[in-house]
Amino acid sequence: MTASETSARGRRGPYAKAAEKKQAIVEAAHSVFAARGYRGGSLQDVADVVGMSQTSLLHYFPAKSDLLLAVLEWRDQVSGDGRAPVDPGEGLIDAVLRQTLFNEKIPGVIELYTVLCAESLTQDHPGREFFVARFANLRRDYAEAFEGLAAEGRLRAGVDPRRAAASLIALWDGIQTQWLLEPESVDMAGSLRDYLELIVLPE
Amino acid sequence: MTASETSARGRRGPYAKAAEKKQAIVEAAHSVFAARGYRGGSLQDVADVVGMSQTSLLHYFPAKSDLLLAVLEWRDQVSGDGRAPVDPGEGLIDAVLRQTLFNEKIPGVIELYTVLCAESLTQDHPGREFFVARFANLRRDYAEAFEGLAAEGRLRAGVDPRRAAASLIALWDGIQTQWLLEPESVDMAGSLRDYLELIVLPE
DNA sequence: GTCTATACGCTGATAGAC
DNA sequence: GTCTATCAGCGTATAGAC
Repeated sequence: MTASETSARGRRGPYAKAAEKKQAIVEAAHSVFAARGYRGGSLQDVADVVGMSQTSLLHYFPAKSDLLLAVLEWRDQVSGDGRAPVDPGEGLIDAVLRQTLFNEKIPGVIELYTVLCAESLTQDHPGREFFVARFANLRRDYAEAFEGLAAEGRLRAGVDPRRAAASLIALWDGIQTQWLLEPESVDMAGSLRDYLELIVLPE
Repeated sequence: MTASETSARGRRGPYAKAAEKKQAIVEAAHSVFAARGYRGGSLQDVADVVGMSQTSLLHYFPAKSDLLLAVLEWRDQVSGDGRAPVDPGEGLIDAVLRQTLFNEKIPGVIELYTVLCAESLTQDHPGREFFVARFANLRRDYAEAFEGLAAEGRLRAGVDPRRAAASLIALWDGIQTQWLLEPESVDMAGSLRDYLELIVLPE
């Protein structure tokens, strides 16, 4: 549900039903793309989950790539892209660990990002720009968080905030991949906590 | 070129030409799968690169999945799976950084692993077992390396060798993904060096 | 808005001539 | 070993009735 569809008139407007239908399609596509990837999941698969014909689906999203972008944007809007939204008064470490423990309960969401992110590296993939922008935003946000800690004297000497931001995101993504392949062999929260406690000094 | 094809008679045997052809196919498939993924790259694409018909290609590899496994195994045999083979007398950090700098010169190889690894998370992907085993082996090898350092008193107090092994691999994979999307914004060697120098104490 | 029908290309794979 | 011919199936997308 995008802002333009629910603005002004509110959720009771004449387009409410269309918006609901679009939302159902996006959620179905989310599960299909997570399980099979963008190239591996077909519009028919999505239509089957929603319970409508493949051509009706194209009435809402003229092309498959439009559906992919809708899925990616919806995911970011709903859950802050699965990364830690730092609550007021909460430390960075606590926020990251809280998000990690939450993520372990929704493997489908992690799988969607992991699969589509790597797939977006391939030729002519419609999600590439999205992931480039996503990483740039994440690096900027965490770099700012580390700079804030540095200002309080809580960043270990010699740690570069920007490189640490890229490293934290990389570690997070990489450990999720290993976890998806073999959950019992990987301690996601443990790896992230170890890293953060190495570079962030206690209050 | 597998051991069974070149054993006993050596590379001059009656199967030498077939082996060369298979090798050419594998290399072509490597570039196609790296650029388009396993599902996105077709046998026709591979055949075009080799310069033969798609059906002739199937004479050497009866199914597309066989070709994928051949690509993955060849890559591991040739380059030690792109990870640091520690030379005698060389430290772990030096080995990792040397491999990283080398990898920057062969982005196609990095792309192959990154794309296929995440794609292998999807349903019915023939590469899944390979990547599960690969990660298990890598975690074991690096855990042993860290245990060796710990025995020398060169592992920072409180660092768990097994978790550090998973973290190092995760950081490595994750930073490669960011680097493939936006090379100029990421310092792969810097991130890895920072991490290793945090947990490994100088000699 | 939803459907059926369909266009049209590409897919991996098989059969069989040479 | 390499090819042509061909298969059955699936892919996205379009046209148009209702």
